[in-house]
Amino acid sequence: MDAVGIRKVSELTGLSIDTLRWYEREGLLPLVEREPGGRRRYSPAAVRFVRLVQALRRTGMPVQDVRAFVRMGSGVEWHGRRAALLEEHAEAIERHIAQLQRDLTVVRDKIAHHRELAERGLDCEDEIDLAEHGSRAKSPDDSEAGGTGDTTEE
Amino acid sequence: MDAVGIRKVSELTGLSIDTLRWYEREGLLPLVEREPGGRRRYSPAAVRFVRLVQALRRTGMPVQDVRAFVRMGSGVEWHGRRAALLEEHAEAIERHIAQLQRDLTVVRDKIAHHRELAERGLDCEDEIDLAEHGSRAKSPDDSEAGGTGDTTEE
DNA sequence: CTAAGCGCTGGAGTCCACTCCAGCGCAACT
DNA sequence: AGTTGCGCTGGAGTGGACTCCAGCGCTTAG
Repeated sequence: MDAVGIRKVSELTGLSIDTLRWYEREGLLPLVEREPGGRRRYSPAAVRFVRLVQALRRTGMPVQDVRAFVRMGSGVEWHGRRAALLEEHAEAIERHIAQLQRDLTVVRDKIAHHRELAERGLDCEDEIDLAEHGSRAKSPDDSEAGGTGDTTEE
Repeated sequence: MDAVGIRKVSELTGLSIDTLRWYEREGLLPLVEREPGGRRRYSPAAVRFVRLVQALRRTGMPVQDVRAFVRMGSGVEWHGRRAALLEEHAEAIERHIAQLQRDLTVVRDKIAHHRELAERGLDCEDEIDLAEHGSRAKSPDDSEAGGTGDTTEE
C-alpha cells in the first residue's frame, strides 16, 4: 500500500508531527487508520484530507469551524451545506486578500516616502511619519488622507 | 486643532480603545500627546501613524517587529534601513497573498467537487473526501479508499 | 537478547495578542 | 454642588493554537 507514516506526512505538508496528532485529537482528521501496533497510517486520501485542512487553517478558518465542517458527515444530504460553508469561507478569503492588498499599498507608499526622504537627506518633520519618542511640540495641522473604513479582522 | 480623542480614533480605525492603549504601552505608538488633564490627544499625524501600525499588524508583522521598526528614530540615517525593513515585509505580504491564492483554489476545487456530488446524489466513495469517524473497529485487510461506512453516526 | 528508536497517550506548558477589571480623577451638564 | 460618565493606570485574565514532556510499547538492528 502507499499509505505513509506520520513522519512522512509531516514532511509532505510541513505540519509538525505534534500538530498532526493534535489535529486528530481535536477531530479535524477523522480518517486516519492505525496499523496493528497502533501507529498511524495515512492513506493517500487521508493525506489529501490533511492538505484540505491545512488550507482551511492557513486561510484563517478557526479550528472550531474546521471541526464543524469535518463533523457533518459525507452523506448526500450534506454536500450542499458543505459547499455553502466552503463558499462562504472562500469569500472570506477573498475579502482577506483584498484587505492585504490595500494594506500592502499603505506599506509601499511608506517605502516610497522613506526612499524619497533618504535621497533628499531629510528628517521627516512636516510630514511626520514616525515618532521620535522624545518630547515633541505639536506640529501644525495637516489634512486627512482618505481612509477606507475597515473593520478589525484577523 | 483637529486632534481627536481615543474614542474617535477607535471609531476611525476599528481598533478597540484597549488595543490603542495597549499598543502605546508596548511602544508601537510613540507620538500620542496628552492634554492637561492627562487624556490622549491624537493629532492627524498620530492617526495616520496608527493606520500604518494597523496595516503592519493586519498583514502579520509581529508586535515585536513593529516595535523595533518604530524604535529606530526618524533621523536621516535610518530612512534606508526603515525602507529596507518595510520592503522585506512587503515581500512577505506578497508571498502570503500568493499562498492564500493557492489555498483558495484548493477550497474552490473542493466546492466544485461537492457541488458535483450533490447534483448526482452521490456520497463520496472512491474519492473519499471526508471521514467516517465511526469506531475504528476491526478492519483486518483494510486498505486505501476502502470507504468503510462513511456514514456519520451522529 | 538487548538496545536504540520511533510512535503513542494524556496532560501540562508556552506564546501571542489582546481584553477585562478595579479603583481613581477630571469634566461637564443640570 | 452633585452625579454621570469618559478616560487613566497597572495588573490580571482569556482564548487560540499549538508545543513540549514523561512514561511506556512496538520494532528492528546488532
